[in-house]
Amino acid sequence: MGRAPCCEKMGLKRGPWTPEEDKVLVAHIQSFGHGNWRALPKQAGLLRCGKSCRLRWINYLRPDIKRGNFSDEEEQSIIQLHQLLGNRWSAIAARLPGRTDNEIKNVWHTHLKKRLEPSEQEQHEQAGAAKKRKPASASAPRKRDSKARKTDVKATAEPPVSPERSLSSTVTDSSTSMVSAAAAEHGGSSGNSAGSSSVSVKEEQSFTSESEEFQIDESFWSETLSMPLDDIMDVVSMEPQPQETFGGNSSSEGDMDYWLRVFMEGGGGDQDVLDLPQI
DNA sequence: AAAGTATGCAACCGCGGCAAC
DNA sequence: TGTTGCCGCGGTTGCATACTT
Repeated sequence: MGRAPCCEKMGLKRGPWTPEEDKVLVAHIQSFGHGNWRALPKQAGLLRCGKSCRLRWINYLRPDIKRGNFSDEEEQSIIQLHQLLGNRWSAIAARLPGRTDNEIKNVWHTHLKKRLEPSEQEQHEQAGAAKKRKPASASAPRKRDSKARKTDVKATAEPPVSPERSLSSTVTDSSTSMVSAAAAEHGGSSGNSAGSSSVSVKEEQSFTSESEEFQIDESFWSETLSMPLDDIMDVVSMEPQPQETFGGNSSSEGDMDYWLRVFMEGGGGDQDVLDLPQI
């Protein structure tokens, strides 16, 4: 509801961007910023929809984009972050300066995913997954033509529930309470302060019963962005031990301890999730 | 050398979230 | 309180190139 049409396609150009278009877009954004993506193409004189402009800028034209191959460190970070965050490419990208979610997504699907052991994927598959965004169509392609594409070949090699999706959900089920606590500890300084505050409220409300303890609010992930990478890595690599991981010095230390305890006692140390493969 | 296949990347599509009205 | 409009995200697709037969 209330969603604007993807873009009024009438008269708008699609497909690859030309250098001229790039130039125009960059010049316009450098001059006027991109306060309103929808209005930007018109203002800049581009026959593109706002979405396309935004995508082009974010994924390609932004001055702080780091091009080129991913370093081993970056790849390992992606793998670890993916273990923790699942297919939250934007969240992962936020931890890798100069890298875009689209790029990371591509790298994952073309390189990193293949490194996972098949057995590992099976574990993740068995973990079962409830898709968050579109539960009813979690594993079903939204659209797909009948012709056998190469991606179809890839897809058939994968379980009906993709490993990362399962993994994502598993992580969500078992470890998010811990991460959430950590994220909350960091004050939710993701820049989306309104979202952060609402998250904490939501979480307090949603955890009113034992059965709901692990129903982490979707918006939690936005807070994860505010979490230093080191902390995330701590969480990822954490063995069931020291609670000082959260280094409590805030007023919510008690809550931290509580959620950590809940996590630990609830089998949250589920090694399926937190024991990362040695890369 | 040509045809077929696989791979990688850029871009598109459609949805959910959220603020403004 | 419901509706509208925009932004951002994740999944998917299209296409160029590399590789294999």
